[in-house]
Amino acid sequence: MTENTSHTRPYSGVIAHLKQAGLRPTRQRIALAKLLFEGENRHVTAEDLHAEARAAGVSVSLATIYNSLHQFTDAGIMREVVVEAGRSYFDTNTGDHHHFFHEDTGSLEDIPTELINVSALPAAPQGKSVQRVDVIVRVSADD
Amino acid sequence: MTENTSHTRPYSGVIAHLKQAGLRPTRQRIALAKLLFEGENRHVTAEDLHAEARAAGVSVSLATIYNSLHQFTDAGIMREVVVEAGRSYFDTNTGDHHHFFHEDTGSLEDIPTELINVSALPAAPQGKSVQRVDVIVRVSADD
DNA sequence: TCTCGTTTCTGGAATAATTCTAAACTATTG
DNA sequence: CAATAGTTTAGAATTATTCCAGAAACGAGA
Repeated sequence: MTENTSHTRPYSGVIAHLKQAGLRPTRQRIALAKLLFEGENRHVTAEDLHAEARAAGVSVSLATIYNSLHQFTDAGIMREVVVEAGRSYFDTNTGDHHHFFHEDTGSLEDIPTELINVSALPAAPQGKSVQRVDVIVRVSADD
Repeated sequence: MTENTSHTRPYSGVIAHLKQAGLRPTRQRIALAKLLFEGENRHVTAEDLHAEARAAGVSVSLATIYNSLHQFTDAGIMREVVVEAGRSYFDTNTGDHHHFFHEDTGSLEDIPTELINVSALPAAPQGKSVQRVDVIVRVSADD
């Protein structure tokens, strides 16, 4: 689409990602996006990401972390996963998939859609449509 | 099991339910159990139940509502359902089943297990065992 | 039925996660 | 480079929930 012009350093990938999402590539969004999208899929809470940013020497307020996670989610480049009361996880994998939730560690692990067969869904009540089907497999250490 | 003796009015069912769960049948637990277990399966939040109790003329503190819901859950006569960040639902149906979550109204609706076929679950990571599999079908008004 | 040891309840303070707000700041565009 | 619109931020405010310590209620035994 847009080409790399003159003096601006070639998009670091992340910047393109943000622009496509309609988000101004600010210092903090770029830093967060790098942490989130460069590498494997991630499942983070706001606090997680905040700590990670600090650790990486990036100064970003917690409010901005929340704003960014929601903006990324609204833009469709992340999605929110709710597995524990009082805590939201944000997932960089927006494709169709499910999760293992490790109750002891509080961590999430993807399960590819193909591995789980959800069928015969009852029709959504009339006038309603299905937004998403979440499957959460809760696991914990053997007793 | 226990028989109805003399002067104590026959167990109102709810009392037996509580005793079996190992919970002393106090005024507030009896009232809450009646609201919860006499009738159809229910999905309530602590606030919901608190309001309902008040409406029924029963005076119970919010702290007790929380305590009771957790005790009922620990005793296995209710279960907790997490579908929205920052809000816990408690379900009187402890059998195997799933849920529709109506995003507009914030209400839950049971889906009998038979209607959903979850198969080919990947083995739980070693040393771990599956506690539960939750399927949440999120629906909302057509766009 | 009275008494006592325990469990339970309660209001209010405390905590935790998240959102709001208004002011300061920074991309972007001309 | 200036103007404007979008962003960030610290801190206050909210919301849901838990904690606490004293008061009240339960139930076993005399």
